[in-house]
Amino acid sequence: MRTDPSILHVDLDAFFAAVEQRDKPSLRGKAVVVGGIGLRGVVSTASYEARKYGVRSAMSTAEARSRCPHAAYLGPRFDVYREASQAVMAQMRALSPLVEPLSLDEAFVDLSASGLSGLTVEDVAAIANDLKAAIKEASGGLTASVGAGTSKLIAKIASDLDKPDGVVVVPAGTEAEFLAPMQVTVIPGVGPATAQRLSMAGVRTVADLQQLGQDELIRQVGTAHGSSLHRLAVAADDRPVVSDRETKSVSVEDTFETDILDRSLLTAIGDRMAHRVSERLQKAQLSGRTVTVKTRMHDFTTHTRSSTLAGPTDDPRVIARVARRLLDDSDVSGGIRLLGVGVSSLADWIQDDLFTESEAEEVPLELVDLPERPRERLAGYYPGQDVVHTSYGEGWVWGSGRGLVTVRFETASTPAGPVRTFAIDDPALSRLERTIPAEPEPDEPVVQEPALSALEESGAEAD
DNA sequence: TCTGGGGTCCTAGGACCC
DNA sequence: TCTGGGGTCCTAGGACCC
Repeated sequence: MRTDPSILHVDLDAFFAAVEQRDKPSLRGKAVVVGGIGLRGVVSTASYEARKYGVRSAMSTAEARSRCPHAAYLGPRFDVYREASQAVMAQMRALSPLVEPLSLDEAFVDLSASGLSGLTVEDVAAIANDLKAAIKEASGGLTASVGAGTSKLIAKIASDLDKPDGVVVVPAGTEAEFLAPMQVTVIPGVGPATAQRLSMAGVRTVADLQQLGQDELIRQVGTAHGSSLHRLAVAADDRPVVSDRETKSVSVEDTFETDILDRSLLTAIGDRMAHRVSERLQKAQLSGRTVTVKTRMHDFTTHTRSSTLAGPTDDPRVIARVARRLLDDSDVSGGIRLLGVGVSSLADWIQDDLFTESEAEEVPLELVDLPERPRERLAGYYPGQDVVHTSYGEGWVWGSGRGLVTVRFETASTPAGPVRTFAIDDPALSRLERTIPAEPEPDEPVVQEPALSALEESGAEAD
C-alpha cells in the first residue's frame, strides 16, 4: 500500500449541464437538464439549480418535467462535451503521465508516476487546487471536485464528499475509519441488488461489512464480488491506475418512441445499426467475431441473441446479415421498445473471409437527421406517411414501400450566417438535399417555450 | 406520464476435448 | 447402482457504472 495520498479522482461538476451553461450565458444560474427529450427520455445530467427540485440522473425526463417544469430541457451535444473533456484530460496529463479516464467527466490521476513521493496532505491539496484552476482556465470555466487518497477507492469516494468545486484529501493510514461509518452503497459495485442482499444479512454500513466474514460475504453475493468487496471494505485496494484500456465491445441501440411490431421495419433498422457499428469499428481499426442483437419488450424484459463467426469482421454486410438472422430468431410479438446491434470478441486485425464476402448482400438503407422539430418537418416532406421515430436529430420515415428513409441536418457557418443542410436519403428519389436558413439559435430555449406541449403535439401526429 | 445509451465484469450451463 | 475431472469456448442473462 502507498504511504501518501497520491491517487486523485477528478470529477467534473454536473458536466453536460455546466457545458451548456458555459455556452449559453442566459442559462447560468438556472435549472438545466440535459438528456433524452423524447417521450421515453431520461436525464443524463441536471444542473445544481435543477437538483434542488429533486431532478436526478437516470430519472425519466417526464418525471423531471413534473418536478421542475421551468427548467431548460436540452438534448446532449456529445461532440462539444468530447472537446471539453479532451481539454480537461490534457491538464491532468500535464500533471502526470498516468491518467485513467473513466468517462468524459471523470478520471484517476496517479501522482507517483510523475516522480512525486512523500506527499503530505497539504502538498496534495495544493496540487489538487492548482489542477482545478488549470481545468477551469482550459475549459472556459468548468469546475471539478477532486478526491485524493492512497487508493482508487478512497480517492473516488472522497471526490464525492465536497461537491461541487471541492477538494478532499484522506490522510494515509486513516482509510478504514474513513469508510466505516458510510453506507455500503458508497462502494462502487454495490448497487440496489447487492445492497438488498447485504441488508438482509444485517449489513448496512461499511463497518458492518468489515465485521462480516469473507466466507459469509461470498455466500451472499458470489465468489468474485464477495472477495473483492471484502478487500475494499477494509480499504485494501491495490488496483493500479491504468492509462489505456482496450475496448471490449462496440454497440448501437435505440429505444423507440412507440413499440414497433413490424418485422420488416425492425430488419431495416437493424441493418442500419449494423452499418453504424461497422463504421465505428473501422474508425477504431477494430473487428470482432461475435455479433449480438438485443431486444427489449414492451414489459422491459430484455433478451440477447449472439452468434460467433470463425474470424473477426468489420464488414457492414456481414454484421447486418448475422444480425438479421438473430433478429429472425427473436420473438417480436407484442412489440419491441428497444433494438440494439453489437460486436464483441474484438481483435485489431481483420480476416479476409471469402465465404462471408460472397454471401453478403448489399443492404439498401436510407436515413435522415433532423432539427428541433423533426417530426413536423419530416411529416411535411412525406405527407400521409408514417414518421416512425425521431431521436438525437435523426428521423425515419416508413411505409412508402421504398424502405427506410432517413433525414439528417447539419449546421454550417457561412459569412451570411448559419445555414442548415437538410439531406434526405431516399432510395426512390436518389439523394435529395436542400439548404435552409438556420433557425435562430434559441438563447432562452426552454423558459418561454414549453417543450412538453410541442412533444405532445408531435406525438399525436405520429400516431 | 416509469425506466437512455454506451460500456464492463461476472455467473452458469452445455458442448467439447484430452 | 456411484460415475473422472479439468480446461476452454460459447451463449444468455444480470448487476453495475457514468
